[in-house]
Amino acid sequence: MTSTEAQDDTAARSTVRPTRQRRAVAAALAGLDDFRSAQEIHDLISQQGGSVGLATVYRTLAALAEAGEVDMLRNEDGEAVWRSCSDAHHHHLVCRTCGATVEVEGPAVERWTSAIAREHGYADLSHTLEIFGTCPRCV
Amino acid sequence: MTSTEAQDDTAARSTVRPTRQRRAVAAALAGLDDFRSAQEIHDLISQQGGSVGLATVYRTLAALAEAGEVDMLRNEDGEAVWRSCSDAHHHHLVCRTCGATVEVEGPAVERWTSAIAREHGYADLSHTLEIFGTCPRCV
DNA sequence: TGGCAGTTGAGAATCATTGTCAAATCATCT
DNA sequence: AGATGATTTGACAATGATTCTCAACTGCCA
Repeated sequence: MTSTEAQDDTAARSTVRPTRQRRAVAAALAGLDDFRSAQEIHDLISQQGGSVGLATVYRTLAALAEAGEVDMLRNEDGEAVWRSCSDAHHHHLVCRTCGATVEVEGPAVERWTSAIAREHGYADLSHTLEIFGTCPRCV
Repeated sequence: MTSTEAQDDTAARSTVRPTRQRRAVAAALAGLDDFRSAQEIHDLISQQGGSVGLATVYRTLAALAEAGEVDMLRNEDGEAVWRSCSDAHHHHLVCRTCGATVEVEGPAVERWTSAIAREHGYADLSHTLEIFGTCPRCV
C-alpha cells in the first residue's frame, strides 16, 4: 500500500467497490457510537436481517481502518474493536463497561510525544493513547 | 481473584513461592532491557539450559505484571510483550524494529488524562500510552 | 519426616484473526 | 443483451497466542 494510489490510464480503477456487504458494515458502524468487535458487528448485521461473512467483515473493517474512516484499538483483553470516527487525529475515552466513547484531542500530548521521541533519536513515529474508565451512566 | 488477598493468621502465607521456574523467568527478564513475547522468553530460558513450561512462563509473567514488577503491553500486532520495569508509573518509547525501550514519564499527560476523564464524568481510570518508532541504531 | 497447599507441565481446548480457492458479482466493452 | 476479466465473497481450514485441565511434583512448616 501507500504506493500506486494511481488513477492513470490502465491500472487505475479505484479497485474498492461499494458492494452490498461493505455497505452493510458501514451502515452497522454508522448506527453505533461505541467500539465493537468484529464478531459483534457481524452479529449485529445478522440481527438486522443482513448476511455478510465474518471474513468479509474483517476485511472491510481493515480496509475502512486503512482508509481512516474507522478507528481500531485493542480493549484491555487485547481484542480488536472498531468504531467510526472523525478525520482528525484523536484519542478515546472509553467506558470499560458499556463501551461508550468520547473522542478527545490533546495537542499538548502530540507535541510531547514528538519531543520525547526526537530527544531519543527515534524516527518514523506512531503512538497509542487510550483512556479507560467507567462512564457516568455505568456508575 | 481479587477476593481473599488475606494475610490474617492462617490463610496468610504470602502464597507466592520462589520456585526454580519463577527464578528462571525473573532472571531472563533481568538480563533484558527490551520488550519480549512469552515465547521469546521461553526460548531464551531454554537456550540458557533451563527448562520451564510455556504455560508456566505465561503464569509467571502474569503474576509479575500483577505485582507491578514487569510491564506488559501489546505491540502493533496485538501480541503481548513483557519487560522488567521501575516502580513508578511510566510509559514507553519502543523501537518497532529491535524492541529497544526507553521509559518515559509525562506528568503533564497524567494530569491531562485525569482532567479529560473527570470532565466527562468517567471514574476508575486507567490509560495506555506507548510511543513506537525506529531507534537510532535501526536507522 | 509427613502432609498439603501451591506449582508445574504436557497437551488439549479456546478464540480471534487470517489464508484458501472456487463460485458469485460487477463494470465495461461489443 | 452478452461476453470477459478483475474484484469480491463466503465457507472452512489453518494459524497462533493464550488459557485450561489435571495428575504428578515440590517447597514448607509442624
